[in-house]
Amino acid sequence: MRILLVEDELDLARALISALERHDILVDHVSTLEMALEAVENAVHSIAVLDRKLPDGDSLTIIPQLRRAQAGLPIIVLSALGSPEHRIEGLETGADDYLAKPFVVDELVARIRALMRRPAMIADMGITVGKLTFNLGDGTATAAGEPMTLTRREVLALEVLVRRAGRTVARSALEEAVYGFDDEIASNTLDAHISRLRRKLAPANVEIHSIRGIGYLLRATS
Amino acid sequence: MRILLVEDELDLARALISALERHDILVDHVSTLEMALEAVENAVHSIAVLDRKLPDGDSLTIIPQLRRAQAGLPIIVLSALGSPEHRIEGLETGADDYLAKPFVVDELVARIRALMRRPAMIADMGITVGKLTFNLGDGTATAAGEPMTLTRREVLALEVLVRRAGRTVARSALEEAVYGFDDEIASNTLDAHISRLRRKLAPANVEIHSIRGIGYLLRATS
DNA sequence: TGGTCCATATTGCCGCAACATTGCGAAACT
DNA sequence: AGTTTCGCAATGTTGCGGCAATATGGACCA
Repeated sequence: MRILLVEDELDLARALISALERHDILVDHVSTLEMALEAVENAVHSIAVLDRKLPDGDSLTIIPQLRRAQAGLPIIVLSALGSPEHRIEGLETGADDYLAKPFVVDELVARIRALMRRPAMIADMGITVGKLTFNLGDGTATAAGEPMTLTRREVLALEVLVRRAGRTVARSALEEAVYGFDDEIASNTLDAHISRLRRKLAPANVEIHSIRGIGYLLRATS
Repeated sequence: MRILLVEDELDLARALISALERHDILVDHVSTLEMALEAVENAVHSIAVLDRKLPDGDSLTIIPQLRRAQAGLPIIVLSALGSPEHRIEGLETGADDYLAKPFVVDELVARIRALMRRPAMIADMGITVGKLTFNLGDGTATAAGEPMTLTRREVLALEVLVRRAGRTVARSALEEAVYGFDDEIASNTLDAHISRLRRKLAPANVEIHSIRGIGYLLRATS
């Protein structure tokens, strides 16, 4: 097993590396967000362990990018910010686990083991469904080669649907994606967006099924 | 999603239940280890949340039994014993997460979500009977490779039947699974659902026997 | 063996809640 | 000011799921 450790305090990093290697866990160590993103490009790591506070920013901000680079990558965040609010923030952002400093090294090992107890990730579905291509980088899309104009809300919704193409997306997940965690929605506005997306997606041979009581599912027209 | 909460402090239990249900998580609540083991027999729950200290013992001791009854059941342990040693002990025993009291309810919700998000868990949890494969992660099923459309009630019933394939499932267990512990049913509606399931399952070489006076049993057609 | 009882099977009906669609007006951007 | 976006609600549509009427079949007893 090879993990990516992103930690800027060198003493702590060294301690962690030697402890982890004593448990037969290989460690690649970098110390900035930028280097972390670069390292993940090769997708060779089974887990990423991020210190939250790094020289070039809060590591929570790059979790989406890490996930985009390697779908399903398990992520553990280490932080001195251990209040429940901080922990929730970390988990909601997509971390699989959040460990407050100070911690005992063996606990980190145990949590890595807990995350690894499951088999590896699912291959990335890609960004093409039917005649639709969706660019995760800038949120643009083309239908059969023709660029399509999408509003902001539509982009947000479509991104989630495309990422999970062929699998159902819970209505609540869509709401979270389109609005914030905070913002609430008090009508069927989401349905309206879906409706308009459907019309725009029709030329791309892509349809959005509704799963009654659950949410929606995007797939190529059969 | 339906979870099993094992907690003997009634005030805390009530608070958790109302918070979880506000997040659309169904909760079945029991207060002893014995009742927990009994509840898991029916294999109805997606996650078990255990208070560590219970009237009839330390809940860590029954984790292996829970796992035996339902392979892959994710388990979260709540405990006032929050030292690193205790946490490690919990994780090593097989808990997927260990949350120290006192905690903010939203953190528990976030951790439940994090556990359910695990893609690997979904891959882990496919069950095959005859030509039927049932995906415990998202409640979808395929018959001989063809995806089948199931209604919500059908999914709930089929999940239990598949989990206990080859063993009889008490009628009462099915009612619990499809409706709540509380909700009652005043007609033969369950039978109707079974009937419709049978028709859908026929192409998958799977049949549902009725065990007169007891319940049902699902198995591959011989 | 034949009859009766009762649990289960099957099917259609239909209310109601979830979802779809569209127009309108307010707000936000240019 | 003009344009676009978006939230909202009114209205239309769909289909789940509860119920009950009727059918089937096994169990038990005489």
